[in-house]
Amino acid sequence: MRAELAARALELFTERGFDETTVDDIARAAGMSKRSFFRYFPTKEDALLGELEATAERVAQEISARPPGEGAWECLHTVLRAWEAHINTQIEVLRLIESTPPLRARLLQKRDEARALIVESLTGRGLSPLEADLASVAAGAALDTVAREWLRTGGSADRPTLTDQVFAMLRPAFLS
Amino acid sequence: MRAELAARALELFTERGFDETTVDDIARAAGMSKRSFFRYFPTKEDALLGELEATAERVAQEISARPPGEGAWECLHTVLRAWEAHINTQIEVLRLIESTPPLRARLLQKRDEARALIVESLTGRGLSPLEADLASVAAGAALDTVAREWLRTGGSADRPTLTDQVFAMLRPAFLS
DNA sequence: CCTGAATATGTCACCAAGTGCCAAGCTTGG
DNA sequence: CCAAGCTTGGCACTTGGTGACATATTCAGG
Repeated sequence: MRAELAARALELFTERGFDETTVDDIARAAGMSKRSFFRYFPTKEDALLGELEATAERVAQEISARPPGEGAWECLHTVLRAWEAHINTQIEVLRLIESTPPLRARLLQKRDEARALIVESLTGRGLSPLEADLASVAAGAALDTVAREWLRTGGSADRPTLTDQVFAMLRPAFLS
Repeated sequence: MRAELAARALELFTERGFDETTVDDIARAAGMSKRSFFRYFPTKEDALLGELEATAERVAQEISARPPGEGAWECLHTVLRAWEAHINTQIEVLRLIESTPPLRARLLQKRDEARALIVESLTGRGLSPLEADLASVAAGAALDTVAREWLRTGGSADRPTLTDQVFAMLRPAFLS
């Protein structure tokens, strides 16, 4: 059901635009009522961005589960490299988000909530609040840069390689 | 008028909460109608965050006006250090934003628009799109970290010093 | 096969944010 | 004094989002 709604939403958003699509349109296209839509997604934007918090939790868990001796930046790099493809999905969706302010805003908000989770995991690994904050925000910045650079290349760049490059370029000097 | 509305909005938000305050309340408190409120601010959130795009433009201009030989990171550091106090204002406002998701979301969105402006200034200084993107996103991350750390200390830390520390810690390795 | 509880859905009424439209007021310069 | 122009208020409207209640569907146990 969620998947059905998400699929219809993507269709309608791409062909008609986000603002020109009403929640009722999406719901009806999926064969249900507006009220039921809001039982699957808390906001209209989440029809596209709904899986993010779930992956955020898994990312935070994986970070906590890593060997304690590992450096924080390597840890973030490794875990996020594995999830990058799952966060920055199809180019169509990325383009839509990039060109639609409300979607972009909601994405940033969810990224920020994810960041808060990751901060917890990092402080659990012994970092100070400032360090954890700094590391998490840098990692988020890295992913964002990867997504935009990938968009700039029209989707032709190799994302894992790009991720490695960006993480290397952005590595904070103070992290082990 | 804008200032009057902003002041009333801050009062009402702090004493009653953001969600519990209606735009009509703010407008009436400032002696005008809801319709006129929206002639001064495009959204309810902007009653608190309205000055940001103006300072973003000035920041971008100052970056463009800096000596061309200067390193990009020093440039960002210098300009943003000067504006930091103007971006992260009173602790009351910061706390309110931090504890109110819609305000936080709108702030992130505006920060992102500001980032886009700064990217233009940086590419004008000879950086590649990827580099400019990376530098701007790192600088935004730095300011964000400063604000949160300052909040953590309850407003007692020295912000310029903190800004210097964070910019030093986050300096991307690849920038001159 | 029946029944009763849990869960999913629809309908309706409602609130608040935001916008377009038009009429009325106020301010200017001539 | 008057006319052009900007500011404001009021009104109607759309849409996102929520609460309440009724109905349908599912599914377990007797």
